[in-house]
Amino acid sequence: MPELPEVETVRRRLLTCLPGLLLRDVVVNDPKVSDLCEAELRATLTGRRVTGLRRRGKYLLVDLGPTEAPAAEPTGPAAGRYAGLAVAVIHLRMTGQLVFRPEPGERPARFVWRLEPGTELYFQDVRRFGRLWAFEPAAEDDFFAARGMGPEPFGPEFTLAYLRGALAGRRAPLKAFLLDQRRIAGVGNIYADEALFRARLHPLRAAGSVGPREAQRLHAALLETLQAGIDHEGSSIESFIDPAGERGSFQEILSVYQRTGEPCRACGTTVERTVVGGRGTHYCPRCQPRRGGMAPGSRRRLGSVAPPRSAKPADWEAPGR
DNA sequence: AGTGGCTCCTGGCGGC
DNA sequence: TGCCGCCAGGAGCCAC
Repeated sequence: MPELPEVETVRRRLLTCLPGLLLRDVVVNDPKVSDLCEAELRATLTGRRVTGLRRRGKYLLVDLGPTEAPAAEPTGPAAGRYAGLAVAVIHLRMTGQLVFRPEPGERPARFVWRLEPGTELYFQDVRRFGRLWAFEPAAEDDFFAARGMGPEPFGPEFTLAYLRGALAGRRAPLKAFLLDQRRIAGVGNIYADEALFRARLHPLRAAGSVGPREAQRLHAALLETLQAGIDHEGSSIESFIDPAGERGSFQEILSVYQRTGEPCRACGTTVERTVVGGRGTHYCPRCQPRRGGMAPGSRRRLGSVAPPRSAKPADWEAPGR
């Protein structure tokens, strides 16, 4: 399922071929993909050239230049065209894929972008959770503000001090905290589980019980785990493929996610599964002990539970020391 | 305000 | 073999 590393992988791949192309037409096969109807999307987006690709959390943003060609269907009441620039925002949600060539036999794309010269970008999305928005650049801040988007993990705002402040006083489990896009943008189920493993923190620990050194481990683990995901071009679990149809490889080095019943790669203990906030949650009960955190009398030296060294994959490390 | 639960949606899977 | 019911999960929405 596309999280920050998967969306970043899509962005980077599209960056090699989309900018400069003219968006000639938008075809909507599934009206539920957008609050805007096909005519509105055409009026807003077509006749413009792709000028850039950005990412905000798990959202992919396609920047479009000023109109320079007639819209595909410039009639009707919906044809109020912006004079200036436009932004298309895409969220892949669970199964969304942007591909240049649909697989033979695949159901019709939820929407298609016809580009010049001679390219078509298909939005395939089996579970139909993905969404498309379109607006003027001036509306972008409101769009994300309305969603209360938290800081980008790789941005300047996501400091250790920020994380400690965000954790403070929260009774919610760490896992739920990490999935909350208002706290940190872009972390989903896979990378939350993997980051908690790397930080040696139990997913059910109350966020507010995390101590300073633990917060430091979590901060580092989040950045390292997300970066590893980007370096491996995402996790191809379920259905993630990039626009060229390539699969990522991060799933091959997962430590705990969907490894229930298998031995922990660090200590050999059986990986367990529980449900937190309605989400399947995977962890190693030995590497991620459920300690009392700040509770009186429960203070132990952090690091006293360092997992024994054992065989581990070449390009992945045991949870941070 | 913060938190938990429900909803959307479909392919895949287990059980009978 | 075939059918039914359940599950996964991101994020918006609602209730407490």
